[in-house]
Amino acid sequence: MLIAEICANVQVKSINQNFTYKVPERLNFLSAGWRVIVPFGYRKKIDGFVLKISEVADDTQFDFELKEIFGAIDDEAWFTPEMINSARWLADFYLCPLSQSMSLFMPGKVGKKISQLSEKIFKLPKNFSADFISNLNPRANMQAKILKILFERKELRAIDFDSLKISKSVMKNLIKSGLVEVEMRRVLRDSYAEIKSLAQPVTLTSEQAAAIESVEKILREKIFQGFLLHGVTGSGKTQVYIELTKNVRKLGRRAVILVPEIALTGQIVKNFKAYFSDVAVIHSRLSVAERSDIFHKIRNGEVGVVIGARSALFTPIDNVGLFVVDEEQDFSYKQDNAPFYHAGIVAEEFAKFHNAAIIFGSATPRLETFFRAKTGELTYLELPRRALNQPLPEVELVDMRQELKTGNRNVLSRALKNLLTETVANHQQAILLLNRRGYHTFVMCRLCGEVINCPDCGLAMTYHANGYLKCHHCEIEIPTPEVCPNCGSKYIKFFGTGTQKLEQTLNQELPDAKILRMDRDSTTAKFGHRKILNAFVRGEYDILFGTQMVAKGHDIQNVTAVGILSADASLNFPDFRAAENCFQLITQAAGRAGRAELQGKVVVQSYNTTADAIVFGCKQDYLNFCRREILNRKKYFYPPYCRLVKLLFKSKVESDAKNFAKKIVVAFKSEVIETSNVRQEIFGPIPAMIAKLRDEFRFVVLIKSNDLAAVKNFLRKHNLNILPEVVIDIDPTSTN
DNA sequence: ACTAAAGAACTC
DNA sequence: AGTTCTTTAGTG
Repeated sequence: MLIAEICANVQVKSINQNFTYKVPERLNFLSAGWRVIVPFGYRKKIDGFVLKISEVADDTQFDFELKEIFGAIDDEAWFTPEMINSARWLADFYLCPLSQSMSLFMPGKVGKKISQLSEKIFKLPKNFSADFISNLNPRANMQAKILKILFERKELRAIDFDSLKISKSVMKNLIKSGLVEVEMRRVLRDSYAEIKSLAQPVTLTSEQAAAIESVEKILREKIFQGFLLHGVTGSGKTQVYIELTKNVRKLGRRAVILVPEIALTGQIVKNFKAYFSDVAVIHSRLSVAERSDIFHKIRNGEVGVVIGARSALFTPIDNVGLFVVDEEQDFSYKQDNAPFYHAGIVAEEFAKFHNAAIIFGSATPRLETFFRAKTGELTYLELPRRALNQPLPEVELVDMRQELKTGNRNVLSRALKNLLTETVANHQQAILLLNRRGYHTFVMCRLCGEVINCPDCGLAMTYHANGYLKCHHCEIEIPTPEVCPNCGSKYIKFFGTGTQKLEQTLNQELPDAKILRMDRDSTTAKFGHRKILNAFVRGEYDILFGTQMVAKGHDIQNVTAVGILSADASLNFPDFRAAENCFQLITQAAGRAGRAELQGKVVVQSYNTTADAIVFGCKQDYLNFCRREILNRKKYFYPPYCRLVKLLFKSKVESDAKNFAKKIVVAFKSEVIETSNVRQEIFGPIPAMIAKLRDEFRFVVLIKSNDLAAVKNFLRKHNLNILPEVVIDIDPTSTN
């Protein structure tokens, strides 16, 4: 008899095991990768994934009674063996249930047959002539109507029926009498079909050529190797990806190109479509149907290049020779819900499976990535010049304390206002970035720039609704001061201005400029981003402003001015990555200015004018920033000198969560730290940044370690991976 | 001694 | 998750 090992697709952490079912005779075609419906528990039907089919003599070897698989969901195996292996690795690495990692490879909801691959097309037969209609029974009005429509339109689809008031049963009769023919046609929905562009002839710089050659060598050998492509904005990284993709296609292999988020797919898709006809685009906002169509194309080998956000990793693609992680510093590569995977890490592992090359591209790589390149773990490739040899934009740092002292209380400094006025007058465009990170959560003196920091640990204190300031590391609580403890000024306030208020100010100060806002509210629609950007690119607006998302990789030729408001807001975020995030923000935003032949100008407004992140950010001096910041990381034992594992303990009863967390900390100290000679530390429990959510208290424990395997063993031993009240985040992006 | 409620265990 | 089995608390 045949039995199947099945991963039960119930999204419950505590079920961390596979189940065995009998395969009935009628389903003997099943193999690993099929999705099936199985009985589970007390008369429940769930869907499951077949992991393995095997033959056994009888079921006496089992000490439980085997149930039978009810049926198959799709018409073919959904998961390829490679997908199953990848999911297994991911579940093991991120300590999540297999069902959760396998679900990453699924386009939609459980239990439903995924794709409607083809649809009925209704047509007139070849020998049809118009007088057939007059030969109809005179009472057959509806039939006549349909035939007339068909005569005009040549063909009809079932989705047109409603709008044309066509009844299904009338159509059925027409088919029965042979007056209408049905043809099955595959429907492939492709939102990006309309994007077409022509390849422009390019001359590669010597650095580009050298980088390409270095990777090509690995591509030919078909071995795994990671690269860091470190190129300033505008240095032509995309062209390097394209040349390498050409190469890998010539070798008969495929390429997977990851971009941080959908806002960025448009540009790169356009670039790639100019060179490749078999590009598929994947991101999380595709409909289930669109995505499953793309999966089918990929499975059939019709796709040579997959471009997309995180989720583009989880397709049935095989024989991949090249992975690209573009803008690798972008933190949207980290999924912010379980299983908290980082697309860069996953891509690198998949590259190992495929014996492929992987390229991490960035103008300002993550410190960790840069460190790996410097230690030789990744091959370092540099593009130090802009491809068209434009100079980098000129950056002016405005000290907002001085602005206030000299009588300007506006959120716009005089320098920025002048820049904007000038830009609009010259019919050029500007981008304004409102830094919202850490918004309203810390308190600062507008006169002297003093930030209220924790007296114990020095991290910025966080404002709470009860009027108190709290340190999230030490649990110290103080009342919010009325005047600045440093200079006594009363200009002490929660920091920042909202997008709406900024919009008002801009309208007041620059009444002639056409202003466009881009933030979460205005971009929720499927192509909201693109619509907004397109309007801006077409020149319908003078100034585009918004939060982080305006800073990311849009290549808009006419933008010559960039303003960053409150550049130091992210600096005061209580996190070890605060400086890096601040630096990234300034350099990324500045990189938006002056990409074509026009010289760019940037104004950075900040209350803090001496921090490394601000100073080096304004100079666009990545190397020196890294040199300084890496010392901090070493001193305080943070990545890249250790790996982080963040544990979140939740409970409706505050003391339960806290006490359990304390118990785990004690156990970790005695079971792991004291038995190892590798440096490892554990901190907490401390109240989480969001200390209470939906009636649950939340506490964070942070582990710093250079022995991730030992940490994971410990977590498994204490069942932290299957307890619903514990959330494990490997390599978290923040520590709270 | 019995019942109700809370907690733990199990799902092939 | 949803159900059942097990333990504990509550009652006169």
